[in-house]
Amino acid sequence: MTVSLSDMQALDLWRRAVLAGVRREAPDLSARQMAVLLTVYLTSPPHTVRGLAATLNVSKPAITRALDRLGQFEMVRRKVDDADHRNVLVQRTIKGSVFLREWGSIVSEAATELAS
Amino acid sequence: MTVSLSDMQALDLWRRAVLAGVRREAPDLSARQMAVLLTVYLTSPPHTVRGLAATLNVSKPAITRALDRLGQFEMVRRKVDDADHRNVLVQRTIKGSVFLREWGSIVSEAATELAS
DNA sequence: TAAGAATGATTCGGTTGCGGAACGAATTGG
DNA sequence: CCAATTCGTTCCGCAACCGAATCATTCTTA
Repeated sequence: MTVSLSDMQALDLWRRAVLAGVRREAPDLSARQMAVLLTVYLTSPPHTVRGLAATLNVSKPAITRALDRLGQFEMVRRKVDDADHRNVLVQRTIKGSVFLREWGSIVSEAATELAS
Repeated sequence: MTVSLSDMQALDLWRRAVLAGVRREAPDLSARQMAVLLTVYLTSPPHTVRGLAATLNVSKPAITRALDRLGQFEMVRRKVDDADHRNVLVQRTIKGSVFLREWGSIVSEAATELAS
């Protein structure tokens, strides 16, 4: 089944979800941090700093900083690659899964609230 | 017609849209700023600082700052209320409309790309 | 094994955002 | 009139973030 959304519905969906996010007392992530987190959890590993930088079209320091922040929240973990010690592999954590699960449910609830 | 989205689909939708937003060369707004912008454009006027603060569950200075920023981008305009000169009415602009129209189309395209 | 390339972390100066307190302007009520 | 209230803004100290340049470590290759 394909999901079809008019531009207006899409905007309203976005509004409801962002509003829910702003209101709630949760770690407040920047768009970049959110993009990193979602990419790590929703696309197939391995994820390296360099790879994420390329995917997001952003500098490596930006990724490093985002990982620092996400690491503080224990939403991701860094692991040096055994095969190539220069690489840092970004791994998922329980807290990260929980956070995204909640976020997914917020967004999908916002979708059901949409007027047609 | 009701829009139904599984949590997983919702997350993936969010990922695609956030990714598109991070990649593109556009003013990058914080979640709060985006929430203000969307509220002003998608809910019925009038919009005051106090009202927005209440809606977003955020302090008034926070709204003032968001309006300053959105004003720099000319996505929103301030107008003192003729009836009560203490009030500031937040008004829409062409640039704001264009920006949100584009964003709506990004999100709705992300929705159509969703695997079922 | 020595030189060079690749990778991620760190530092630097500057910008932006935050919460909270205090403020000035406008309105209302006694 | 004048005090009290309402509304938005400004100020303050602080934390996070930015891009650019540089650094340390590790791998590759000649």
